[in-house]
Amino acid sequence: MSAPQLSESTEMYLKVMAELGDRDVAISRIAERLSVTNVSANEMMRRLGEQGMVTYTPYKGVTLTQKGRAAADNVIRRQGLWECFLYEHLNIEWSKVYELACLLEHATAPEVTEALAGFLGHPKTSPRGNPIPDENGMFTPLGGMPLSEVPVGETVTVLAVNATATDVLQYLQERNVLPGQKMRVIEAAPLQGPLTLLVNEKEVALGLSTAEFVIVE
Amino acid sequence: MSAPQLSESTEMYLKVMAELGDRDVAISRIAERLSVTNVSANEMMRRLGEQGMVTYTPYKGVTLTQKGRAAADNVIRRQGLWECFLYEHLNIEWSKVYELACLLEHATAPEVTEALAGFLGHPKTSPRGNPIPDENGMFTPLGGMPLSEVPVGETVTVLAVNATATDVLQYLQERNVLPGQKMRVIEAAPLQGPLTLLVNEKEVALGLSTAEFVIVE
DNA sequence: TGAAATAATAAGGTAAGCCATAATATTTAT
DNA sequence: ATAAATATTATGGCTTACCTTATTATTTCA
Repeated sequence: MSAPQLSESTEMYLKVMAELGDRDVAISRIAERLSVTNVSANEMMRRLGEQGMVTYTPYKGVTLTQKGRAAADNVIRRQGLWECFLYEHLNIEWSKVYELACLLEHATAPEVTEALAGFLGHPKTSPRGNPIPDENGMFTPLGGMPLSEVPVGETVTVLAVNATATDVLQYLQERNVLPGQKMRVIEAAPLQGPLTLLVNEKEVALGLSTAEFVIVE
Repeated sequence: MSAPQLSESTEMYLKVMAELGDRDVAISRIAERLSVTNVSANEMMRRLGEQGMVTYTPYKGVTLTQKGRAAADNVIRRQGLWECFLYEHLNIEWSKVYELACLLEHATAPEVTEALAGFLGHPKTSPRGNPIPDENGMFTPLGGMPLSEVPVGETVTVLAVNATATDVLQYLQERNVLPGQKMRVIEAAPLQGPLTLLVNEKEVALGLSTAEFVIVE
């Protein structure tokens, strides 16, 4: 039942896979999100395959096994709890919370995780709107859809922000693209171009790859 | 002014040196406390010497430079703050707090350190009774003396416990050898043998090497 | 003053996680 | 169907922080 102590690196790979959706994730996307080369990510996937954390079909992508999923959820739980603590109790800026929580999550013993959950009142979502798995790995899936798939003209409400890069989060924060915020898609530039949104009566431009990580409605 | 990001390993070496007293610390004691071989500790000391963190005189021991002292104080600050948080807010057992805080300290960004200090009300001492340096590295030195140097018959009060091994801390906790506790040294066995204490009317045996890390009066 | 104990150094090795470059395989899209 | 784009694998290398097993210095103490 307990975690056999995974390395920080392993935990990051697992978490990123879960964040990118758990089936057939392209290794190149993982590599990109972790800022490592494809070769390094490939190598790690092979190793995670050997450890039974993922199933890996060359050219198809990589999928978390049950074991891998459980490990990832555990990391995501620690991440979410620290995000809550940093945001609500230490008053750290929304855009910085992800990165700072990420540092802490790998250094958090099970005992601390559970005590922290109790201290926080067992929160169900992080400040970014993402569900926090409970101690058994259970959580209510988010639903909704990526903002990138919303047709022009629709008005939607942000459910969660799945972006992780601090500069992207800062961009979103400054423009009020935050959980709970209503907005309308007023234009989608051709050829995978950026979206234009109306947020609080202000226009906001958002690249498609960023909009993919804004979950709405 | 900011920390050039030291490795976890480097931080541990610096912290241990500060804990063992900051002049002419024998490398073998450092190695022992970190559970590494003398050869490894030696190698690391050479590297820390090159980085200007310590001055190292072969056969004499190792001494923190100003730079090294500042870095060590910074680590000790993070350590102490997390100890307070875990003990006072998460209600984690006294004997486990050191080890768990130690994990977190290396993953704590300056911004988090300062916000945590504010949240805790800028505590001056850790649950183990040790001073917590402020953001400028200032703190009131502890004073007192090791219990190992107290003459038989004296009654003293525990100021701080400098031990770090969880099993040792648990032994002390179970026998009430805790900051604030009064006790009398009723016997000192010959040949560097153990002390016998009277704590709350109960007899407690304590090895000399443990008593060295109990600071009293 | 030696011998014993302790400390330091030299040499060679391991493991994890990265990197780059080059070769090969598979998809995809024209 | 084939070229271009994308993925994968093979090599060889790097760094940090450990390890073990000698060998050599230095202290300390009888």
